[in-house]
Amino acid sequence: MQNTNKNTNTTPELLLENQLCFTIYACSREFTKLYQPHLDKIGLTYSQYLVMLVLWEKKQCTVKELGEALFLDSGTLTPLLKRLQAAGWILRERSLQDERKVLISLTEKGAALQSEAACIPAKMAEGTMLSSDEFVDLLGQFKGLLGRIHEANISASKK
Amino acid sequence: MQNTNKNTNTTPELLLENQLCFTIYACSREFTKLYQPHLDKIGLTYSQYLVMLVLWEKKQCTVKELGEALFLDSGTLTPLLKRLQAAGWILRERSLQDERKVLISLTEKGAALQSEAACIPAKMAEGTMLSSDEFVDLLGQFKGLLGRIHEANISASKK
DNA sequence: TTAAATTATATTGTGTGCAATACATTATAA
DNA sequence: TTATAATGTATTGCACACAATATAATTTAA
Repeated sequence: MQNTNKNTNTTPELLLENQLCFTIYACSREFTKLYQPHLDKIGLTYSQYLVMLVLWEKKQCTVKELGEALFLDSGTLTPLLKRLQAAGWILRERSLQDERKVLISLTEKGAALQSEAACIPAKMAEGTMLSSDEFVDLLGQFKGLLGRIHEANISASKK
Repeated sequence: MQNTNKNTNTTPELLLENQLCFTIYACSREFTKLYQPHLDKIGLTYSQYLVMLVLWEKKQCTVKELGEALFLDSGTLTPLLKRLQAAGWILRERSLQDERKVLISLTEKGAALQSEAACIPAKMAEGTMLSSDEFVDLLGQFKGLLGRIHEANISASKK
């Protein structure tokens, strides 16, 4: 990408417009903003919606498994899960086999919420105006990037 | 993308693995994590680093201009800028022409910090192991997507 | 079969991120 | 010129995000 900035005092590597990370960061927040009006209707925040996506798939899992799926730690998940419990969407129960583990499962009400969320992906596709092919292509590329960065973080944490 | 999930109770649109937004969201947080050890050395958080990138380019701007560049609102920027001021990197002054505006500029110390940050982009390139071509390609794709979503949000807010 | 290491979750503190609101200033129009 | 609207920033409240720490349970190894 050509650097079209007039400023010659800053190296191109430090120009905001050349930051891949910033573009992704801004993209993520703008995407969340696009979801919000639809999530408001069913009473979920974006992070809560992600947790529910996992639970609609798996029915039951531990906090640790949720964290691995969503790349979130327990310090983020614990209060979030307590709010989902208070709203009546999920149950939190200690495992009888291993009392360190907290098992998360759906309530009837939480399972039923899936049908109300079913229309959201179509609304998002409409908003972004991506064709199916473009969507699949972008998803594949971003997953590849996510894998690389995740690996880089794992190897960095081992030092 | 082929849906390889065994679960047949969930529509593919609601599977976590098929969420473009989640992939970007996770990507963004993993990227921030990759920056952190390097930013720790110069005493900046990731968001503060982004503000400094803008100031190293523009030398002076208003809070509103910063928000437009970074897609952040004043509710996020004001406390962040106060911390940068407390650390001695920047100055915050009311405009004499229009007293609603707050002008942000670098201190000597803040300007000097740029040379310490200069090595960070290379460290990130090393961590992600992206070739120059791949980097440029991804940046272009993300910028295109960001533009689309930002437009979608603007038109949604007009309703 | 204890002691030590590992594992899993909770708690605390700092720093965003943003909607809603408030407030002051400037611009516009009747 | 005086309402009125628009603009720009600050404040408040809620929800993450994560590092550091604490606590408890399990595993392992001596």
